[in-house]
Parts: sequence; C-alpha cells; structure tokens
Amino acid sequence: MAQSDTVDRILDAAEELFAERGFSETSLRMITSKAKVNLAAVNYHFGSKNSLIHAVFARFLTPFSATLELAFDELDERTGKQPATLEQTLWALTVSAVRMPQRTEKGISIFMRLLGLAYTQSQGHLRKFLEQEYSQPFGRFMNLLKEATPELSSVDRYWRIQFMLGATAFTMSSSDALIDILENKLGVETTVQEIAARLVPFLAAGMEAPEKMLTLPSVSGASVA
Amino acid sequence: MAQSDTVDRILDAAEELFAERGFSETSLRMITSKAKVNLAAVNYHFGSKNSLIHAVFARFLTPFSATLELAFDELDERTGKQPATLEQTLWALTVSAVRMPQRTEKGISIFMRLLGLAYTQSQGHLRKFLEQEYSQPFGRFMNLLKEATPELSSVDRYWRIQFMLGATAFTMSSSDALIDILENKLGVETTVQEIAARLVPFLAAGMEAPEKMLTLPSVSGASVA
DNA sequence: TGTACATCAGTGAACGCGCGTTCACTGATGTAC
DNA sequence: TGTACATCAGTGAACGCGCGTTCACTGATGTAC
Repeated sequence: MAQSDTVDRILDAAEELFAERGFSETSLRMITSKAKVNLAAVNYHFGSKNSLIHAVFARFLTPFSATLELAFDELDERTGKQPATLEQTLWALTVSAVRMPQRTEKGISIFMRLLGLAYTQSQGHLRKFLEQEYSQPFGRFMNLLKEATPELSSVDRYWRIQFMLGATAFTMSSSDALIDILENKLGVETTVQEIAARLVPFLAAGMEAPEKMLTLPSVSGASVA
Repeated sequence: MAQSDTVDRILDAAEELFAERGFSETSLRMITSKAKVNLAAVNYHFGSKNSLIHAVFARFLTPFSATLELAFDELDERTGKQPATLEQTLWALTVSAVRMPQRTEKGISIFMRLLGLAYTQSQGHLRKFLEQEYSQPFGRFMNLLKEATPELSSVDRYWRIQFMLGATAFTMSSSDALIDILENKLGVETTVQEIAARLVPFLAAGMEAPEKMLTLPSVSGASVA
C-alpha cells in the first residue's frame, strides 16, 4: 500500500457508495472505512467532500465524453450531408455508454445510477461542475437531436428532450432495483444493455409523436377526452 | 394561535421545504423557523421527522387517490365493456392530478415534485409507507394500462411503464427549473398543465411503439445501427 | 358558583451523536552538496 | 559515499457544528363534585 493506490481506493469506494445511497447520505467515514483508508486521507487528496464527488464523476465522464465524440464523428461521416436520424443519434449515445470499458461487472449500472443522481439530487455544485466540464458533447448531442426532428417546434422539442432525459435517468438510476423486481414478478433476467435496447424505440416513438396539443380543463373543468 | 393550527403550519412549511430541497437536506429547525413554531412541536405532534414526512404525503395523496378512484369509475362507466384506451387512461390520471384542489398557486408543482422525490430519494420508510397506503389506486391504474396495451409482452410493458414513470416523475419534479430555463432561452411561458398536456401524447406514443428489439454490440462490439 | 384536578398544546434548554474539516505529527523517499 | 534537508503520503486525535430527540416545565381550558 506504499504509493498512492489510496486515491483509487477512495474513488472506488466513493463511487459505489454514492451510487447506492446518494451523496449526502454517504459520509466520509463510510467511504474511508470501506476503502480501508484513513479518514483524513480524503481531505488530504481531494480537499473536500464536494471535490471528491467531482473527481468521481470526472473519472468516468471524461473517457465517456471522448468515446461519445468519436461516435458522433463516425455518425457524421456515415450520414454525410443529410442529418442523422433520431434512432441513429440515440443509438450512438447508447452504444457509447454501454461499450465504455468497465472496471467491474457492476460498472454500467453504477455509471447510469450516478448520472441519474446527478440530475436528481439537487447538488448545485455538481450541476455547475458538469456544465462547465462537459458542455461540448452535450451541446453536440442537442444539435443532432434538433437536426433529426426538424418537424418539431422548438418548445415541443425542448419538453420532449426533458421527457427522454427523465425516462433514461430515472430508469437507469433505479435499474438494479427494477431488474430485481422483474425477476421476482415474472422470473425474467435482464441486463442493463437490454434495458437500453428497449428504451431507444420507446424514446424515438415518443419524440416523433404527432404534435397534437390536448387542452386540459381548468380548475372547475368540463369533460375528459 | 391558540388551538392547533400549529399542525397545519408545520405541514405547510415542511411540504414547501421538502419540495425545494429534499428530505434529508431539510432540517427540523428550518421547518419550525419557517412555520414560526417551536422546534419541539414537530416531535410533540408527529413523533418523529419520518412521521412528519408521511403526514405531508398523506395530506395530499389521500384526497388525490379518492379523486383518482372516481375518475377511474367514470372511465369504466363511459367505456362500458370494452377497455379504456391508453390515452384515456393517462388522461384520467392527468386530469385528476391537475384538478386537485390546491392550497396555493404553487400547489401542483409542489405536489409533482414531492411525488418525484418519493421515487427518487432512496427513503426506504417512505416507499414502504406509500405502498401500504396507496396500493389500491396504483394497482387499478396498472390494470387499466394492461388492458389498454394487450399487444405488449408483459416484460416490455413492465419496462415501458418504468419509462413513463421516469419521464413524468423527473419532468414534474424539476418543472419549476425547466419552466424557468425555457422562459430564458425561448421567451415562452408555460404552466404545469401545459407540460402535462404535452407529456401525454409523448408517453402514449412511446408505450405503443412497435416492439422491435435491437441488439447491442457486446463489449468489443461491431457496427452501429 | 367555587374549588380541585386532569388534560392538552406548547416551550426552552439541553442531550448525545455523527458530521466534514483541521492540525500537529510521523516516517519513507528524493535531492543537493 | 555520507550527511542535511525537503518533499510527500499518510495518520490519530481533536475541533466546532448542526442534527433529531428528550425532558421537565408552563399555562390555558375542560371536567367533576
């Protein structure tokens, strides 16, 4: 344990515990005791708990965003001048996520769960950090989506992108629990890859639904359609 | 302040703060100082912080589940023997949620955000409480969904329901922030009702998408799309 | 009507606890001369 | 090659703080006789 595998041990333990319990419900003492490392080592190496959270995200997001840029490059090349379709775009993202080299077998679901938590737990510092560091691939993805859905008004596109993010973040962040429930109820085993493969057609269909706006009854309202 | 409007003041303050910040990030001291009430009053009236969380949910979920049962009754009556369609089912749920009598103007978005948090923050006690208290309308909704999508395999239906829940919980729980962003970016004002009206067609289309299962490349995989 | 007692809503102050962070220190390794 | 010093990873113990909860108490209102 001479040289600094301490840093990696802390990151491994933190990643797993954050994914399991969320950020504020995970204490540094839990992390350091799981990592078999001195409590003060976290602040020595990372400076603060918040910086540790950032480091956990950077460790998997930096390679991921590089992979993603490559996938988008490849997609651009393949489609040439005409824009990529919606399914192609979503698929490129999905494949990049699933293909990421994983440290452990639980790698993908931890990765997904952390992404879900990032959206879901209201950690202002984390949102700011992610926006700063990874705005480029995110913006490129948004552009591809825009080109793939020229028939949508920008307002509708905006909301439908939020719906997609929500479906993805939520499902992936609870994927372990949902997989367990499914196995108990129907006796079916599932992988994260399979969930992703089911998610893409769902999202694409929702995104491409006709733009009929229904009107809701106001507070003391009339009939139901 | 003689008799117990204290209880309501605590519930009001807790509801708003929980919706804003989540459960574990909201302390009893924040709640009691917002409610202008003595710190010990929470434990006097509710017994513990967890019971207070349950009481906050019960206060809006109990009338909501009653409204929902009525809406489902009405739907059953209207459709007679043939099952309700997917859009009708989703619409009945949406209208019930939106029509709920609101204590304040922010009522609906607080309500939605709390529901989102309930799914999202891993509070075991809360999940257990909600399952115990509100399993009936939930089960009925699931049944309607099943009847409305007889063409889906039960595995696909299971996952697509999760995708719907995710899109809804996530969007609604961040609705305030998302509405603000949209106003800044495109100068468009939006209400929660309008989001709901956009969400229903998205969900229905995703739910009814053809069941094509795509296969993902394995770890060192081949081509895309 | 008057007195004694019980009930109840609410209070002020303290409890012990776990938290993130800090600090003085150690001991191994590298560098300069 | 030998000595002095600097750097660095890591440590043990304590810091102050905010947390949920508890407890002895108050004062108003209701009830019994």
